[in-house]
Amino acid sequence: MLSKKTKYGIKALVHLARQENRIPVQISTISKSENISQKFLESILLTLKKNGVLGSKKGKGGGYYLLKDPKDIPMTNVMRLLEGPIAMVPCVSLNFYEKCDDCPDEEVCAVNKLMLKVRDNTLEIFRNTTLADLSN
Amino acid sequence: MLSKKTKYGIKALVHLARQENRIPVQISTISKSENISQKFLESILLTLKKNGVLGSKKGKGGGYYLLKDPKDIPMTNVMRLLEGPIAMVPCVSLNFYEKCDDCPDEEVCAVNKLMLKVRDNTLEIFRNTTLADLSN
DNA sequence: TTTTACCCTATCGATTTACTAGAGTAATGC
DNA sequence: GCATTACTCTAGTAAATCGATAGGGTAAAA
Repeated sequence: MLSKKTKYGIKALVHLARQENRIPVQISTISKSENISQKFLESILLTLKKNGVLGSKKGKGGGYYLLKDPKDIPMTNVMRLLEGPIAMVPCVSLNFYEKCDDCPDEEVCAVNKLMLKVRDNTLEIFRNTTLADLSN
Repeated sequence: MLSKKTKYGIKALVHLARQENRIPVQISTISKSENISQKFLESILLTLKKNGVLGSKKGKGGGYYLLKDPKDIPMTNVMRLLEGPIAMVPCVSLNFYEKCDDCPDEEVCAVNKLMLKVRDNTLEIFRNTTLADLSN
């Protein structure tokens, strides 16, 4: 299940991508427009900023804005930041790999085999979908 | 993240599918061989039985066995029983559809658009993968 | 009639999730 | 300067879920 954190994060990013210009958008504006708890959204935008997706401007007329062109922001990037691993099990994860402690041999593990296929496919989608694709 | 329930369930099913004949296999046997808590496994096999995937035989020489040929058991079936919805958000789920209460219009929702693609792809994999495919 | 092994209910600690509270700090415009 | 605005950060918390455990009940086979 997709977490609300990721869901809200994507919605906020799309909101910013749909903005005509690069003028900073206040948290409260996004919060109201997308029906997201302001404080919760605050923490989400903060992690997006810390990881180089967003920039922010303080003071009057401040807010958050995209640092890159929406077409240069693949969803793999966003998903990994907000949701974490794309794989459904750590033993098939590229960026968050972990060995299963109960599994003697990954080579013959059916779960591994199945989830590897799913990960490859999902990854492909996230790689080939940018923020721009979602903003039309 | 895939739940242990599903993970264990798949492993148990594969164990049964790899069995030469259709002789019932005891829970304790599967439990030891696959490193799964016996009591936990018990509840998993029970739901698989209740939903027509497994049969059971009581008393001495009893145990669980597959009711169908492994090649006739698609993973969609197994996944929905154990893991629940295949979609990452309820608003793109086929069997567990639910409207998002915060989303005014699914047609323009970026999350919906993205997760629909993921679901279609994942579903395709689960549909085209049977227990037999995982048991080789 | 005893043993085996499935069947069922209840509980529980740990973790995660979604969110809230509240104080602090930097920048902007007047 | 200085008040205002709006981002920054730390904690905490209610609720839900997960993974597992405990323990007794019951059906069927030998």
